[in-house]
Amino acid sequence: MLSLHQLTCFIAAYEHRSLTRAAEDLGYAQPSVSEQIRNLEKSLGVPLFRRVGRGVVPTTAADTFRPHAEKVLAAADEAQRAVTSIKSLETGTIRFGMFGVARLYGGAGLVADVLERYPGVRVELVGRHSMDVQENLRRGRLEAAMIAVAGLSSEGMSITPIARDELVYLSADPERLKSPVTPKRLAEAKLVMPESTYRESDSARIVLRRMLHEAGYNPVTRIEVEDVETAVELVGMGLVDSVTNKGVALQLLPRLAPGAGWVPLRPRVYDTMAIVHRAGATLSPAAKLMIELATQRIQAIIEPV
Amino acid sequence: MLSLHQLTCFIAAYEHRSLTRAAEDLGYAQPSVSEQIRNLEKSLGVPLFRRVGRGVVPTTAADTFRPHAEKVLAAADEAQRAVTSIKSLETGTIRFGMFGVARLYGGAGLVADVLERYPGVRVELVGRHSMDVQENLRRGRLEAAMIAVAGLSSEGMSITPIARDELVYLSADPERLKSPVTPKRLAEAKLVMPESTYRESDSARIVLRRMLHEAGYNPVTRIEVEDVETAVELVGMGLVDSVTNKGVALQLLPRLAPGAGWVPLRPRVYDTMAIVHRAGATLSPAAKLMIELATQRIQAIIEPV
DNA sequence: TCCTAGCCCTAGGAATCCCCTATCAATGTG
DNA sequence: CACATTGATAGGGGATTCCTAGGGCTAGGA
Repeated sequence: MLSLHQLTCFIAAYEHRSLTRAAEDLGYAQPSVSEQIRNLEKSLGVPLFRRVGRGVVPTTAADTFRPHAEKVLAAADEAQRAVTSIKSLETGTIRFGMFGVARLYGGAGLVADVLERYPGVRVELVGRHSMDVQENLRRGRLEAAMIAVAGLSSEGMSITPIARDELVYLSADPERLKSPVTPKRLAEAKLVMPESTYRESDSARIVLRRMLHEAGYNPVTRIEVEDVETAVELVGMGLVDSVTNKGVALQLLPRLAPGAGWVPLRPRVYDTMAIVHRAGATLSPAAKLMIELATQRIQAIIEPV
Repeated sequence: MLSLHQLTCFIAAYEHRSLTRAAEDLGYAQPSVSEQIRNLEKSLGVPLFRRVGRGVVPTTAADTFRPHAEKVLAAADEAQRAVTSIKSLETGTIRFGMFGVARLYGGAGLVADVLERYPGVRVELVGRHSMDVQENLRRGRLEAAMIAVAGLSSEGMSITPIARDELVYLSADPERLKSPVTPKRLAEAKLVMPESTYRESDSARIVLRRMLHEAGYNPVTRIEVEDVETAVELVGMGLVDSVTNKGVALQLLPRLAPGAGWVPLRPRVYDTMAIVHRAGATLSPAAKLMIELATQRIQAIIEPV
């Protein structure tokens, strides 16, 4: 069986034209190098050196083998270097889970932060939705993530809340923005809600549903759309109202629905953002970095907890 | 310490996303692969897989490591392939020792023979003179050679005579070619002799000197030149006579000294060509091939045994 | 909610490998 | 011809590698 160690010994012996000096060079005893060379010759089926009185002389087989051996060792060296550099975040890929609208909370800025500190890395922000991310976490495809945690099954997971995002009522009708929206009004409103794919497990919807239930109402949604942007645009057209995270409202209303505004709910309702990873896992430096930066970003935009 | 075996296990585990299946694939028990991966992770200082319930999931470190690992394995494979191909003479260098004037005995044809049968190989015919070659043999830089063996110290060497080349007298004077040349005439002749650098150890000169000594004469050489060609040209000019191998005479006289001819000596004197290599050495396929082909060539031109 | 199957880990023992020291044989040198 | 140098060999200690057996955890289904 070919081994890197044999190649190292071979190269040293080839260069020194002496097993004794090769052994000195490598810090071994001479018989050890001798044995490695012998094993190498056996595994290749070709003699590599002619043992000749004083020293050894490479055969033509050794001549042709040498550049290949050096290439193998160089590649091995490079492989190690590549990995140890990833350890210090000089290169490699940082993969971090985030819910979909996190981009509105500075996802791009987060990537910029990472690239500023570690220009060599690749960054992947994974996940279209918190549920999506949660699934990836559970399967181990993601090491850590920042997601909205309402409705999240916490078993086996370490959940660290870092911020809370208030849910607010969006409308293009100034009349409906004069006072906080009660459950009664909410239940009667024509609403557009985003994240239609995840309607049952969407974190914002869960807390909203909970709030309505406590007041004795059932949520009724007129329109389901996939994108928050689409929902906000619809609000801007005055066709429907919506409920969404305050952070989202602040970001999108001016751009997509200039005439519309928002008002709190009564009682106020909050969605919780948290750092989540498998319980008991030791986090990689990359994950720790992302957690730190994402936390900073989020807490700068929405209300810390 | 990094090892190829670890890399093999890593690649299998990475591809199967399972240590168990990797082990099956490689024909090992699962704990063995597990251990290899663990050692690899330890030696790299980075976890490569997250052990997650069902199966394993590569970390980003593993993602970056994988292409490098594959490169190392590919290079190792290529190295082995290169050597096994030289074993079967598909490639590599064949180095063979020959005395200088062997080119007149079909050195070029010999190379052509080799290339015809093994188009991929490099061929080196080494040696300006038999003594030169003998030295290279002794130092182990040559594995085998075909040389003229008079004066060759045989200790530690295996010598297999394959042909004998008669020494003949060369002259441009027809008078001197009428009868075989006796030692007396030889001692009185004005002679040009080639191989001036090796004058003491040249095989032809040694047998000639021996023959003269037995008849009670001492050899006297008027002119020393390096090349046989030069010597023959001088003969062609009628300035001096010479003694050389019959094979050489047959080759060169028509071309370089059209008016000159040759005549045997009396008694006849022979130089011996032999295959020489270190005693007890096992010859490589390349060396065996060269011995076979060179023997055929020589025996087709000069007298076998 | 519990059970089962799948998968990885640990434990412990046998075989092998690796490296050492000590010594021998061969070779080149003064 | 004695001496020094070099590679090969022998033998032993320690590490590595492989195996089997068994335990724990997870995923998925009854």
